[in-house]
Amino acid sequence: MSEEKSLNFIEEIIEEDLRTGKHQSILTRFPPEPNGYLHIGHAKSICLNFGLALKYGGKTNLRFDDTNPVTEDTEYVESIKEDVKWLGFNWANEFYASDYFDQLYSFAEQLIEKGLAYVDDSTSEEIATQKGTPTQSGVRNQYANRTIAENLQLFRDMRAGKYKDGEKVLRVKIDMSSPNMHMRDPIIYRIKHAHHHRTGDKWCIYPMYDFAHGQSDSIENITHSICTLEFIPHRPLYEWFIEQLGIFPSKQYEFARLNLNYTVMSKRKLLQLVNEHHVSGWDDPRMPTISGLRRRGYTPESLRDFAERVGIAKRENLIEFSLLEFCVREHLNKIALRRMVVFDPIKVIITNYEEGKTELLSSENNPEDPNGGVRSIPFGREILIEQDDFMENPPKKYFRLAPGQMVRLKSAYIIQCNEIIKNTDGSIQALHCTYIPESKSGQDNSGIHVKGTLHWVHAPAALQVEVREYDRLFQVENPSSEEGDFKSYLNPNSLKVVTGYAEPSIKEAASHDRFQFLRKGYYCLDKDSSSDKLIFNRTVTLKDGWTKK
RNA sequence: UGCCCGAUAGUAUAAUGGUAGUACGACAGAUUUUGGUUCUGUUUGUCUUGGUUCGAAUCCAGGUCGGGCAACCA
Repeated sequence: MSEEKSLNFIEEIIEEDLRTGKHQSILTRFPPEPNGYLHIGHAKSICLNFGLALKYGGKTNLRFDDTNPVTEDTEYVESIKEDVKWLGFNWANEFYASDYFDQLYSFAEQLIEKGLAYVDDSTSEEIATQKGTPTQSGVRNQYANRTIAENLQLFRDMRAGKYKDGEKVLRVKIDMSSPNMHMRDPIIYRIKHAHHHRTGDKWCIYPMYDFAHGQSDSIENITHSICTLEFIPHRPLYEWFIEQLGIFPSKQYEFARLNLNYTVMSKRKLLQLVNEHHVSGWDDPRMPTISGLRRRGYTPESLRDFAERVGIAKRENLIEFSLLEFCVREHLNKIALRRMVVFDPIKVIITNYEEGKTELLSSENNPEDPNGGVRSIPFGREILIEQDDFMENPPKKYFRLAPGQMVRLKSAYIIQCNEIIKNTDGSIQALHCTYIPESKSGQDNSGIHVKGTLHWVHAPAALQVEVREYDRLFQVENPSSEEGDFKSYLNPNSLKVVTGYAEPSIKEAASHDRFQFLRKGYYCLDKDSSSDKLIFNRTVTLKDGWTKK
């Protein structure tokens, strides 16, 4: 029967909560800050949050955590929505933390009235100093002694715009000697005379993350609020606010964020790569952003599969890029249209093939897909093959073309190499071959068996296309853990632009198509293409069991 | 030298006191009109020292190592 798939620790918690009746159904949320594009680490979180809801019959909200107007922008809101949709998920509600600003403000007044919050006039430096260090407790300053009435008035004045940025903050009174730095009277409101992408100029004070996130979860009745490990020390604060305010007890659970080798996974670093033009933009196909991977040719299915395979746990991890490549190859192998493209051509003249004659041969679009149909390919006397596929002095077990050796041309004939025509400088100008007429693909009665099959294109019909070949963005496994500037570890050869000579059917390529260029890799049309110049991105190479040897 | 989190093959992730398993990678072979795919096989692991127990990856204690925490960021 079906072998039980083991649960991750969050699924265990949810099943327990459902079993005990703590919750009738679950509600999760994906809470990005709209200050950058989503990356594959977010994809893991999206798949987790939406996947859990799907699995247990619950729902997921998309909530923009937009409490810092100076870094946030609607451009990011739009890209985030597009990415989540593209990944294949539908949110129950589109919310914004800024939807709750009135409510959060009133929560703050409630805390003041309970004597749990006070307005502090100190500078940020003073506050930092007074906070102490992890090994030394902090001290509370004189502002903590203000009366409730005074605090209320001051806070209202802050809201009314009577003070400049940084002049005052609202803090909550907890414990200046807590071993948890986040509990040492954290700031919950600060003054920022800044235009907000949604609330405009309505506010000049904005809540801090800790005062917005948990309450937003609570307002929405989020049952399981899932975030990454670095928020563990925030959890006591998260619970403290909910407790003091007496609101719905959402619970926070933390898992380890995704790290991928040979790249970086922080919005700050990715933004730097974009701003300093090390890449062409957030959707540069070398970027680990969802938009970059999309442009590169990754499919939503492959990303979801990847998220599933990396698993959910609490230990730090650095996932191998090869796993992502495995996932995309596995999907693309099933759906990609096979086409033949020669990258580094050498001319082959089939001396016993009638001059001027062309015939149309048929080839399957995808041998993995019986319903994939066929296409026709012109064949004639002059064809192009890959230089790699010929060797004048081949080593043992070289199955390709060599003097006297025979190979199959995919979906065409078996040919034999008879003569090498060289230029005066010794380079090869062309290969003279003969074909075996009885060996035509599909009706071969030549009785000849060859080990090698080559891709090729009919020289007069070949269509030149631009192909962008990508390699890892960084030269080291974990750029963030290296000495110095992470950008000094960028791979200078992460993009190589080459010309391909493609079979004519490539003209019909559409942007949603996925191709396998036979024996090369998987490719997709880039958005920079025009009708007279097709540009392809290499998503990933085919696994190569030969050149490695 | 405060507090918190963590440690299982190269990389991830299971085993919830009872045979350490799976995937990716690597290696080898079979099949193949893609040196792809598919199939088969091989390889490699419980951080350490004690303790509890008939029995410990699992529970307890000490240690080691890794990560996090002192933004008016999220």
